[in-house]
Amino acid sequence: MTGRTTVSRERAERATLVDVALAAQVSRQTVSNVLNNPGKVSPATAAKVRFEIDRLNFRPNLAARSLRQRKANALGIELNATGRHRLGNIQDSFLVELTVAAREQDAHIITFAVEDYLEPISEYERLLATQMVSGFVLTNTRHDDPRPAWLRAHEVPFVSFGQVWDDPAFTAWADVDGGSGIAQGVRHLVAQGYAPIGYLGWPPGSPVGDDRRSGWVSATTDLGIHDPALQEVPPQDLPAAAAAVRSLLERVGNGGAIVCASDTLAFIAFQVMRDQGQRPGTDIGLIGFDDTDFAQEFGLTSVQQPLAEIAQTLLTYLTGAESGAVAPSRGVLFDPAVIPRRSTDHRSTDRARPAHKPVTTDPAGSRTQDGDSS
Amino acid sequence: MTGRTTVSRERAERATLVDVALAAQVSRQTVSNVLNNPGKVSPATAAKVRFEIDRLNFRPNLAARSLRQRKANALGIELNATGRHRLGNIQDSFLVELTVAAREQDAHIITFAVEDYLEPISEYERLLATQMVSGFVLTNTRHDDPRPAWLRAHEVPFVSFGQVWDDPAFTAWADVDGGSGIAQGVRHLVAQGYAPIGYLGWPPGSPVGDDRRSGWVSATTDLGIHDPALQEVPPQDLPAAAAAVRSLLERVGNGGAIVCASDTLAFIAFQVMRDQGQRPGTDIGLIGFDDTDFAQEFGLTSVQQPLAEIAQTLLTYLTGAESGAVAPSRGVLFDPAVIPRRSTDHRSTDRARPAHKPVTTDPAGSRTQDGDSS
DNA sequence: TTGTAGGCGTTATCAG
DNA sequence: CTGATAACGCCTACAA
Repeated sequence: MTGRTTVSRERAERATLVDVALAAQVSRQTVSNVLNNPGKVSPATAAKVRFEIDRLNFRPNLAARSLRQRKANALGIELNATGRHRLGNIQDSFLVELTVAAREQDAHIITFAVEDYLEPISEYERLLATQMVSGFVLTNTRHDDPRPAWLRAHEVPFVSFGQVWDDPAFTAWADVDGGSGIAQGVRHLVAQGYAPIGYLGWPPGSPVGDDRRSGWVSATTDLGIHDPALQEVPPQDLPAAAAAVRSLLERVGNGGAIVCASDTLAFIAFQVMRDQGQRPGTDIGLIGFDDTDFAQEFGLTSVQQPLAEIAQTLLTYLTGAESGAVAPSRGVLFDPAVIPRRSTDHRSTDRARPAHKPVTTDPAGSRTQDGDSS
Repeated sequence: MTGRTTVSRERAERATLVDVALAAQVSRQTVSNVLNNPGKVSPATAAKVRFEIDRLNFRPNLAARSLRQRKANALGIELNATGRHRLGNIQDSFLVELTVAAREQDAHIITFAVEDYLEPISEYERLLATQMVSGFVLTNTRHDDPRPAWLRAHEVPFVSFGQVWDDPAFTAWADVDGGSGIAQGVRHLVAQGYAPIGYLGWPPGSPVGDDRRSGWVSATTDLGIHDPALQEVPPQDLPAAAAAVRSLLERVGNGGAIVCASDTLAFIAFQVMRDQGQRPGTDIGLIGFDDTDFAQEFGLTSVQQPLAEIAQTLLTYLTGAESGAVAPSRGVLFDPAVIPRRSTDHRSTDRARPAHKPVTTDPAGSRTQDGDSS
């Protein structure tokens, strides 16, 4: 019995490792082994210990474990606080998937924000120094991103959702193959009978945008239907974008379709079409990217990123690093999937009519319940 | 010198309290006091200690502190993993604000998800038992919510974004005054010259929905322009909603306006209007609720919730509870604000035209930077 | 296979 | 106001 006898145990204190050891009539070491080194203890005693663990509802104190092991059991993720959430920003869904994946690896996710977007390191350093986290999950990586270099220099474990551009030697990243997603969209449209297929994207220069556009180029070229004139890459300005869309719609014409680099762009097209009395799907096919809520709500076919898979993969790198498993020899690109909806349904009237069957069917909705559509 | 001499300090270890004490030639206790009990130490030594703290870049190990104090320095927040994010769900923005507010109180936010929506307690219990968190921030409270009662019974600190319905004695919650928000919307529309003012909402029965509808009733009644016939509360079904909207638009007529219980509903109206060749703003005014990205993007006037303020207030309850400050005698309702955009601008053509001046101005955009509009 | 001893870095208690 | 002593609960040697 330790000095605990002096401290009166008031209401509902938690059982500790010692309590379990006492109850199971073994040393506290054995209990620890049952948890961390199963195999180093005989099945008989292990069973006895487990029984007591359950009976006493013992849970290892993670603060103590963290202190002893000199490493936290949590990962940090920087939230983009530099603006309200932007359309199609899948960061939020990713966070959910990351949280779920972390749970499976007995890790936790700690959110944080940096004050100065250009000087994020101090916050990373603080979290590490205080032993709140043992590593990080990066998102929104960019060119001249100071984070990867700093983390590597300090031997901090981290992974990245999004390619780490400046450091080819770093391979623990995963990203979505945007080009493939757009290409799938093109093929889906062609299979649905639309032609020709135009492209609506962003101005050249951004890696993501260029990647997506390349998917349109390659897919249409493969199919022998490439026409360089059928694209628009307007600046970030609604009126200008709307004008570009109007022009593109005209060139594509009824029976044709447009793949867009984002749901936002697709919705601009959506609006413009309705202005002109054209029916998305019926008259002209339309595909967005990111499968946002709005796409689901309004029947826009969209390209969906496999966020759960990505989150799981990334965390495997992070926790597996200890167990010998290391990151792959190069970053991984995940294939997104086209979620078909009314906007690529030729026969759809896209009008108020009861959704008979697959019209509103949504594969992603399988996890949905609850009804507050706020 | 402790037994540390036996352990060779390899690369870049962090300075500990002892290191600082040694350097400042005081006891480690004094260093601890400088941090936690300022005032119990003389200014002279305090300065000396602080100097060494800075010089050695000392940061208290939070795991050790947590262990010693038997309380974590983090709060848990349950993410809704029961479906992809829904339109207008402001949970994500709230999380960002919460993270920022927590930073100011030297706390951290830990996300988690529950496997079974109806049986969430076990996860709350686990987080508490492992001392990962010392309290919780509840969201999406509902009737027959098992969480508040359980947390109270176990004397776990928690606050709630959203009223806790089942327990009038619990007052540490904050919510948005939806009725006031809608009422403000009505007054804004009237001030802009629109009449009459219709309402588009959800079927009766939900507290949030009923609250918002009441704002329309009271505001129009106050202004002497109430007409019970000018409302629609369609079910959650796009075609049905569209039909209802068409009917409502007809009754309201050109020059009138509609306040909506959500941006989603507003967008349905948006679409229907364009189908019929009506211009939002120019012909009929339109206001949404939640100020989502889409509202910002497409010029929809919307009611914005003061999430930052709410997050700060809630965390004050939680951390202030120790310092004597307790929750108020009753929950707090925050007033949202109308963010005017083109959809309530009579003179707007809502057409492709260069955004001369305030057309795209967005108060919320002041914190925006970066340009990936994905 | 099991038990013993010690310390991770911090703060609380109590004596000077 | 300062300094010594004792835990917080766990894990990692090492010895039996």
